[in-house]
Amino acid sequence: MKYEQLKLANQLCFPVYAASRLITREYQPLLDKLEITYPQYLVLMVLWEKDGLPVNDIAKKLILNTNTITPLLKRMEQQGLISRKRSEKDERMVLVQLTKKGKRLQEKASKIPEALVKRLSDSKIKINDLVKLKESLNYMISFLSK
Amino acid sequence: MKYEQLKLANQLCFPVYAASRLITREYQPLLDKLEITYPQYLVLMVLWEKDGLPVNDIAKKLILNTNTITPLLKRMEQQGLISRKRSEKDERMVLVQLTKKGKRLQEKASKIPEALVKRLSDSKIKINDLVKLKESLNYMISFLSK
DNA sequence: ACTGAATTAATCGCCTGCGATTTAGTTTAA
DNA sequence: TTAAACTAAATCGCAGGCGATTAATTCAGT
Repeated sequence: MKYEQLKLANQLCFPVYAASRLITREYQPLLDKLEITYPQYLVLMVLWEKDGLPVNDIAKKLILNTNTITPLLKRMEQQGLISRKRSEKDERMVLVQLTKKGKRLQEKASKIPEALVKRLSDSKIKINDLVKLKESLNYMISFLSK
Repeated sequence: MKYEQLKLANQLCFPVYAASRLITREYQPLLDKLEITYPQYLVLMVLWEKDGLPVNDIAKKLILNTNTITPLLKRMEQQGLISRKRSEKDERMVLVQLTKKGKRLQEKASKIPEALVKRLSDSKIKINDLVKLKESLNYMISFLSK
């Protein structure tokens, strides 16, 4: 194994870790207006796409464990964004539904990605590089999440 | 979908967030043997490179706030990995030093990047793509961390 | 029909991660 | 020289994130 490749692991893993936190920081002021956090925003995005999903489906889409997602959903329920109820067909499952408030947030949220893209494009990273970045990460994710 | 842009921005942001967590999960079993966590490993890496740094320098290198790093360092002190003492030149600063135990871990840790790279190369992502990924992320980080 | 395996959420305990604030020490400028 | 501005670290409170375990329900094979 070449030394260069060894360095690469650290040079790659830390940037992913740092970039993740920095991106969340960029989202925060925008999400503050909706009084939600980034993980909560992700849950809403999943539900805006397809409402009424069981906890497990949401967890899988976000690659989170139930011990993260359960309290997260409880907080969202507390804020009146979603409702949770046991499935009648299979009582093991808890189905998550958007409330009116949760649905209404979608319109406000629709302006967030635009602001984010504008901010990132100020960085002069080429769109093409962002697309490649995305592809590489998704490839890595599909491998690591098995 | 009515709000198509809600999907688009997250095609990039979510993968970074997910990849970060998946990478940490990959590290975990390796770090467990050293009885440290990923953020603790990062602190050690900084100190192995240059020992005796003030808290702030470590925080800046890792792009973390003092309210994250202070308790993290306290836990590491508790485990006997580092020592903390006030600088005599400037009593505002706390200098962080590796203990013998902290220094000794470096050798064991040296095998970690190798294992990670091996794992990542199993994913058949080309080394060249990883290099590009790294470069894009670093560019983004340098922009966002200003 | 019955039992053991599998599935789904929830719970517990711990470690980040961060906004907001506080405390202590140092610098600066009137 | 001394009060205000600045800097470094710590503190507080809350929201993730996850390993390990538990409780409830369903499934599958006999």
